[in-house]
Amino acid sequence: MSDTTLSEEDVDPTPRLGRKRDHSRDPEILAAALDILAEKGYERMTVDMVATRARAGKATLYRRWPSKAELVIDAVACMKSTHPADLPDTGSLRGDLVANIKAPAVKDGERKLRIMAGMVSLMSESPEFADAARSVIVEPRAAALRTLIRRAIDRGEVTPDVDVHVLAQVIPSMTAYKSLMLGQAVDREYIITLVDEVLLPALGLPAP
Amino acid sequence: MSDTTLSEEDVDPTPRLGRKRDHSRDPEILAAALDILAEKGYERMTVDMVATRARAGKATLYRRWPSKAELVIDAVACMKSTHPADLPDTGSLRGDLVANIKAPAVKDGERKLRIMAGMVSLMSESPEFADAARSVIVEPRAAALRTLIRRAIDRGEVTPDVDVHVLAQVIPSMTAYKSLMLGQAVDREYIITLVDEVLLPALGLPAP
DNA sequence: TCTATACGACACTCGTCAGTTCCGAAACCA
DNA sequence: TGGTTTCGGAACTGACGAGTGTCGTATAGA
Repeated sequence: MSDTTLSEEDVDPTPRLGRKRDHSRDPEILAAALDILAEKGYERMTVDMVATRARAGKATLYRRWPSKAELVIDAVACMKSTHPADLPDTGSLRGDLVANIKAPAVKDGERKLRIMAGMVSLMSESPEFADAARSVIVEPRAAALRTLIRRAIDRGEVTPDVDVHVLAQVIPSMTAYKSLMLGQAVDREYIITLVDEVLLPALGLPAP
Repeated sequence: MSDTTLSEEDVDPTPRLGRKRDHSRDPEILAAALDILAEKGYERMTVDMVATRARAGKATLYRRWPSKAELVIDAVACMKSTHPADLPDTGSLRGDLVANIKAPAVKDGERKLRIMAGMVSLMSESPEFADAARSVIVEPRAAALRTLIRRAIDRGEVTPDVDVHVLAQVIPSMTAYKSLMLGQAVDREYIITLVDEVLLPALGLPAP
């Protein structure tokens, strides 16, 4: 799904004529779309805004994506998902959780939350938007936290009785709540509070 | 703020002439606005939809509220807030938390979440929408949970060391996350899971 | 009864935005 | 070099929605 923009080329039998499409512009356009989506929301974002921010013509966008909806879905689907394999391994769960909070990751997380916010009302009506957002923004983060907790269980640090699936949602849901519902910034310090006051105690570990 | 619709009458010095405005229609119109807001979101909701659903003319709406934005803000502000004083008191925190999950309250909570969802992208740009939504939907629920936890502390059931403010957000944020981000229904059973697997353990109480 | 207003219903204006088309310039290929 | 396509830019079309005005009817006070 992430190579939608290339698929027609692969299938196309005719070795096209004339000037070639400059696919190096795709990422800039998609990034511009995500920027505007994050700051305005889907409905208040206009295709003209995206074209202007990407320093492209609107016709260029419509030559590549058939509609605003497809452009946004592609932009979300092509987002680099959060660090697939570079999970920390410090030997303790708290160490892993804290090491997982890097300054750029927090800023990046806040941006992804804003992008989600811009799509929330659409997601309940359109499964395509919902799937794109969930598989790229929501799921990777939850998967990372599940892995860290499972490692702690394997290590014997945490009892296997805990509900990994639910507890892995504590940090993502509470940061989303603070940012979207309360309108407050989520910083490193707040996430550490969540780790020490909520997640670790809920796992039966003592707060430091 | 909730009596915005009446204020001009109070101040108006002239004892108006002609047919009187039928204020008994206000609640129906505001309820229709909330319904459409919940199912479509602010941007996709049209004033015509609200008028039609309320079986009213569009002019009637504009005679009462100067704009779509003010209509929605008033609709949200006039929502009945969740049970102000009828908090349960069963003697144990778990008993209180479980007793607090009544079937209508869960359904009502889901609707309020949908209403929030319809305004999330606006809230970051317009403090008026944000304040209305937070003071009526978000804050009362958090306040109720803070009260239940503080009672448990006073009772000696829970240590006073806990971060009441943060822990009172566990249930609201995780139900909002499940509903809005994951697109899954929130039922009584799930809330009990949150109580037993997250909140009570985080407060240092044993899961039953 | 007379006048003024509210009512629902509908037509209307006006701005905005998705999507299309055209332009001159540039780039690719035969 | 000439035909074909892309580019950014801008004008254009068509639909839709916020807000207004009008019409016939209903209801209030004078």
